[in-house]
Amino acid sequence: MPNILSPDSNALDRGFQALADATRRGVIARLAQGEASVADLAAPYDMALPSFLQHVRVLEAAGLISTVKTGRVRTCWLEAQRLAALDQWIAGYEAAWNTRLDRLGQILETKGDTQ
Amino acid sequence: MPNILSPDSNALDRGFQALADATRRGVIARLAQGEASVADLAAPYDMALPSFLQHVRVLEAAGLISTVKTGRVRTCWLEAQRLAALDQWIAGYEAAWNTRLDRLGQILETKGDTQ
DNA sequence: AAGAATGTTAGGCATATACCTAAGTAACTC
DNA sequence: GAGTTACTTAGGTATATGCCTAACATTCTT
Repeated sequence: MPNILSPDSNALDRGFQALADATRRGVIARLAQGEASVADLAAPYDMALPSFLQHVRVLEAAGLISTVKTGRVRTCWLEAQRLAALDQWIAGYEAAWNTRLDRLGQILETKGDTQ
Repeated sequence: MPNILSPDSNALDRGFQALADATRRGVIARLAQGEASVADLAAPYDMALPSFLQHVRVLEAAGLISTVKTGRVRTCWLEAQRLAALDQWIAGYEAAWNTRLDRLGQILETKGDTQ
């Protein structure tokens, strides 16, 4: 039973997939500074707007950003908790591995003492 | 000039792309427990071995794992530092966003004081 | 040496991704 | 109300991804 704290496999798929593109990472970097319109976000990129919009949609489908359209402008902002969920997935295995290395370190140290 | 500590864009592309698949995340989870052969890693999956091997190669190309073939067995292990690099990319923007929120919180608080 | 175990290569198929241009639609601005 | 702005939809192309089967190579076991 997946919930907001432990994303299901599809959420991780979409989240990491969304981060696997420089344009989309750029958007995230920009939104970390504060909300922005689609046009603002698109400005730095030499890309047709429909192509850019697709990136915005991928980010939104992944839950990494949210958007609202007001008048003719669509405003976008970061959903940091989803970013945090991805972060935590990675950190969990990093931690497991480091714990293993620590334990290995201890074993080697102990053996060293007895030599 | 990209280096091992600050992965270039392609490294991030490949890294996050590699994590965007449940099978590959499963491999990472398994390798966090310790090294394993390709056959060991493949065992839980209902997938033809060549298909599975491709996942192993994607992980290796992303630098998330390393492998060595000894006799007829290819042994795989986790490269935690690459995992850490991805972790840190995310954590950086999460932090930027949270700092912003903190500042916003302070502003709201300050305004509250003067009301 | 024969057979089993462990990959690996080659080739093919279906779907997804990343881009494009052209042609809308809706909301401001004058 | 005519033009401009800010998206949006539709449709198309090229490449990448994830899977498969069949066949091959190498190494270990007996």
